[in-house]
Amino acid sequence: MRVEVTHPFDLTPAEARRLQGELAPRVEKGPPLDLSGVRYVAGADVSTQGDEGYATVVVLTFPGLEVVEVKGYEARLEFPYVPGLLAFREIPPVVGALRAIETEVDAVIFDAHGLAHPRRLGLASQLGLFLDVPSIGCAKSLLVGKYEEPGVEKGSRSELVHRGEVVGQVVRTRKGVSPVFVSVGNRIDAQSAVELVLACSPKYRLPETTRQAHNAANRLRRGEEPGLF
DNA sequence: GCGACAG
DNA sequence: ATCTTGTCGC
Repeated sequence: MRVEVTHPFDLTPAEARRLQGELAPRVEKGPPLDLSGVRYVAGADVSTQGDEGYATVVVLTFPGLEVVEVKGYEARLEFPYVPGLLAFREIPPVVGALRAIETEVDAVIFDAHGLAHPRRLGLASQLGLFLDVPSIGCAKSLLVGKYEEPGVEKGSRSELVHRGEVVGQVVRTRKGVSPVFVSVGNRIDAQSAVELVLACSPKYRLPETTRQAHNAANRLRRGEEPGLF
């Protein structure tokens, strides 16, 4: 898949934050995505051990959610983990795996936040700027913002608000489980983002894309076969 | 100054 | 994220 990296990553934390502020205005909060036209959805994840990163991207059919392609990419992590700057640590290896994908995907779901970020540019948005397809952020925990606990039923959701702005949706993908935080990455609207995440989570709390990418990344880290190359 | 803080 | 066994709960 095409990935056009448009800026350097060897920056200091201060420079990185300033760059995010300059890039944030470029994020596109639309248009809506017609799910009936979605054929393939991709998921990405990074497993780490020390300063070694093992990135994996998986492609699933939609709405069947069957794995049809898996690609991995290993690289040394040059940036430390700093809340709000995760993109500078994980984007490099993920780009390697994305570029190896041959399937023409219709959307990508990242295991991170998108607009629900202190400067409105979480990993899903920053990397989304390099892509020509819609990107979505689906995180397991909160980074910024406040919200009311969603109803206990599957599909219940509530707004995630940060500094007076709705930056995402807190979604209950399964009855009784802790909710996930869905936000626009780039080139898609909030409503479609939530619908796609729910459609990809028919059986577990996390989307199948995220689960499959996570499992493949762990296999890669342990030297096993990531599978389906 | 204090607390919060994706993966 | 990763380090780790058994264990509480539906």
